[in-house]
Amino acid sequence: MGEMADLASGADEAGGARKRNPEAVRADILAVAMAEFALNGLSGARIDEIAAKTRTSKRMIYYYFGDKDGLYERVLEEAYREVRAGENELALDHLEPVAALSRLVGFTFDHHSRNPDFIRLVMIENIHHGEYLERSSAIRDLNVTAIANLKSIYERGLAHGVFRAGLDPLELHWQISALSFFNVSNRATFSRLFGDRLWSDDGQRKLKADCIDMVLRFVLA
Amino acid sequence: MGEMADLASGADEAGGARKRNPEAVRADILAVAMAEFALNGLSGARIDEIAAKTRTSKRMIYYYFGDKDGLYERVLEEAYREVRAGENELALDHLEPVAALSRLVGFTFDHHSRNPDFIRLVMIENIHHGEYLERSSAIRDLNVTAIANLKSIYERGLAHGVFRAGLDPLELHWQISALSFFNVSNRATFSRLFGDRLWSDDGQRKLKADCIDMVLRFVLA
Amino acid sequence: MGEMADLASGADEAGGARKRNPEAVRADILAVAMAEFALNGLSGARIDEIAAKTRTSKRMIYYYFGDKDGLYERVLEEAYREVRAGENELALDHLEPVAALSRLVGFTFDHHSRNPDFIRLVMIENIHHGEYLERSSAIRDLNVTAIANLKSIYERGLAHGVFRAGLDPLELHWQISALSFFNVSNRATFSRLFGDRLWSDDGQRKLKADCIDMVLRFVLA
Amino acid sequence: MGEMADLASGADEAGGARKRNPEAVRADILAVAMAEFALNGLSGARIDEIAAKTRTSKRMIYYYFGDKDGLYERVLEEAYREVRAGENELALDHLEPVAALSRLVGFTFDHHSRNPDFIRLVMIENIHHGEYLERSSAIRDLNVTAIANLKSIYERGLAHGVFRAGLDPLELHWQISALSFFNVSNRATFSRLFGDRLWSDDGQRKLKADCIDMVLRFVLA
DNA sequence: TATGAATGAGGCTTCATTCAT
DNA sequence: AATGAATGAAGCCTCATTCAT
Repeated sequence: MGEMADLASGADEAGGARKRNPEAVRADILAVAMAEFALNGLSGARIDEIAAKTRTSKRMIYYYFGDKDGLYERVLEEAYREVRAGENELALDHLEPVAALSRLVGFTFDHHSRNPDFIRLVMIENIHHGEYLERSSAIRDLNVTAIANLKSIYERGLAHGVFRAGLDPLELHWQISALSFFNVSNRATFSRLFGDRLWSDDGQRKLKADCIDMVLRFVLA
Repeated sequence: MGEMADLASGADEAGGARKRNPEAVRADILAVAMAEFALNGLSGARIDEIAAKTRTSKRMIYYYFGDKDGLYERVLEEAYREVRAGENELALDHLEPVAALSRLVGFTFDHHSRNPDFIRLVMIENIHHGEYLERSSAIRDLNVTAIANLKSIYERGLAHGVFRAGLDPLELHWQISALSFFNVSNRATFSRLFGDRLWSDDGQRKLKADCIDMVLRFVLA
Repeated sequence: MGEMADLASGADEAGGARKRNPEAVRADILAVAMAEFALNGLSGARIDEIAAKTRTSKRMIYYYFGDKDGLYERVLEEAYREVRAGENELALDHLEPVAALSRLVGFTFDHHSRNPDFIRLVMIENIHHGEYLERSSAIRDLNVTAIANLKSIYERGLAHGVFRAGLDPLELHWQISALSFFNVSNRATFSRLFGDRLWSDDGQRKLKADCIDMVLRFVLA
Repeated sequence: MGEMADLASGADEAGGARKRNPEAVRADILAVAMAEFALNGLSGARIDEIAAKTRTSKRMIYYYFGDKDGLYERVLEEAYREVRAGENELALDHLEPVAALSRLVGFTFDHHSRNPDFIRLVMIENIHHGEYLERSSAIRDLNVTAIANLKSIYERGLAHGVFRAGLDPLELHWQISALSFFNVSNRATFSRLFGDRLWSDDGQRKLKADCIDMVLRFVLA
């Protein structure tokens, strides 16, 4: 979020005289492409459409990103980078384990909710069997810390005697992710089938509170 | 699953001399199209490819389904029909509430796991903002019973004093779905980022058991 | 007009029990096809559409008319037959020449105006360089009398000394036709370019009166 | 006629090495498409056929004109532009009213006769109920002057006392157009039904002279 | 006489990509 | 570093017509 937005606004500062600013051009293309891919999927997105919404031309997309797949790969990378950067703002070390876990779950729920385009890109990537993610070593490096935070909390909770033993931080991450992800990814079908009551302001507050509750009941000693 | 597979095999029985069997032709097209849409998405799937894998011609696809969107809509409908039919085989009424809920969660987890194409179609449909599902009144009718089962279990559990009060069957369905769905939908990205340990036989057994555990701890009085 | 309408209503009388009535089926198809060809042109009309608006099936069209071109040819024939039959109702022999000519022009103007589908079919036929008309010997036979009437009037007028000599009845027919035909055939473009004032009730009355006037001024001694 | 032909011949000058000349490419496509649409109608014309007769490829048709309808619309526009441009070469202001009107009628008769493709396009457009003409504001602007010329002649004739009062220039335009248009539009059917005597050189000379005569007799005081 | 199912050929259009400047 | 013009391959869909019963 941070990085790219900054670059884009950097381009804005350049204004009409914006020329010879490769990084701004790249960032502009990436931002537009991210929105288009998130909205329409990989095969659904159109290079022409992306180019039209850009401040530059279609040729530049090929100049900077090679081809459509290359652009998608960089978009995916950038999306993970932005979202993981957002997570790093969370400072949990000074909280006691129960509070830290509660806050982590609540934050994850909200963070996913605030980044629907990222969620959609991950859905799209799963539709494609994760093959583009596989190619990008950059993305894997970004995610190792996600588990580390959770592991640290869990171990502190164990040491304090407040969490029960034998749990797997990776599985905990899976569970928290499942609940937070599904809330965004499946909203369209779920609400069309069963009504959108769960996505009212009250509904989401309740859902988040119960996610935290669910994880805590599962973890507490 | 049952209905269409039967029709398709009915076509098989006719063998090479199969002609003038509209239902078999429709079912054949639907089965092939379901696999192709699940694999490649709506815009990614190719009518030519679907036709080639069919016992009939491309022209017949248009004869029976109008256009690509119409075919996709019927595929989605059929996918829901098959999956919901499978769920109806579950007989939970004779079980006491805790056992019934355990079994429902475990079954849901397994059922999603056994039907990855259905999961992928739902993901694809969410990418399309649920617009095709919206058009199909048939699908909505299929899903009303899903909540009813869960509600019945919960109310019996309340009456028995084993479940705590104040919970929402719809939200319970959401939670069970979230865990079971994510297990299939996000396997590609999750396992590529954090390893595929959770999808070993042991991993899945543990995951399922913990899903049941998680829901029970959340519901029990 | 008469013939076919009669047959069609004959079919109506048969009602639900209508079966084994070849002439009614043919007439039904012809009537529907005439409307469709007049509306959409030869290549624009759709066999499927015609069949759908018919009381019978697509197969019958091929059974009775061979192919699309054959159907069109018979439609054209039928259209001429109906229109020429309408003209024969005019009895001009008992009128003195000036009155007869006035009445003939006025009738032609009105008759074209009442039969826009016929006009459109003739336009379509001209687009096709008259090749289908060329094939139909039936149509040519229908039109020989048209000139004969006019010739008779002109000769009586000459004998009475009220018409000037040296005029050509064929050319007179051409002039009367041009004014009456254009009034229907080019209404769409003319009124879009210059307004539709001439096609108001008053406008048409004035136009018709002036057509009569124009022809008379040209013919009178 | 002038404008487009010039551009097309401009392309010819470039010869085989002709590349990167957008206007020539557009003009080439337009000229070919005009002939094809005039010959076969809107639904009868084939994009493949048009492309084949062009110096460029089918893809370029879509690049410049969007789709078949868009191409047809621009062809119609160009046809009106060329024909109206031809009319503007007529200088009638220095002639006395009777001579001016005679010359206008004669010119219109000849001009229509020289531009059969334009006539056919107008016929086709009328078959389509003028809907494409309706969309093109450019065409309407071209036609406003057509009436103005005639009105000016009529008013001068009135002032000179040579024309009778109470006539409508718009209706005069309608009458002149009807006779001149029908001569081209209905030649195929008329000559097949009644012989082609009127379209011999002598026949056309007579017809034109009588059209002028007819209009004059109608207008003269 | 009548019908629903089936079809091959060909139509229009879109797409990612590259070329020439 | 940048652009408008150009393109081949492939996509979706429609049409008149015929088949099997």
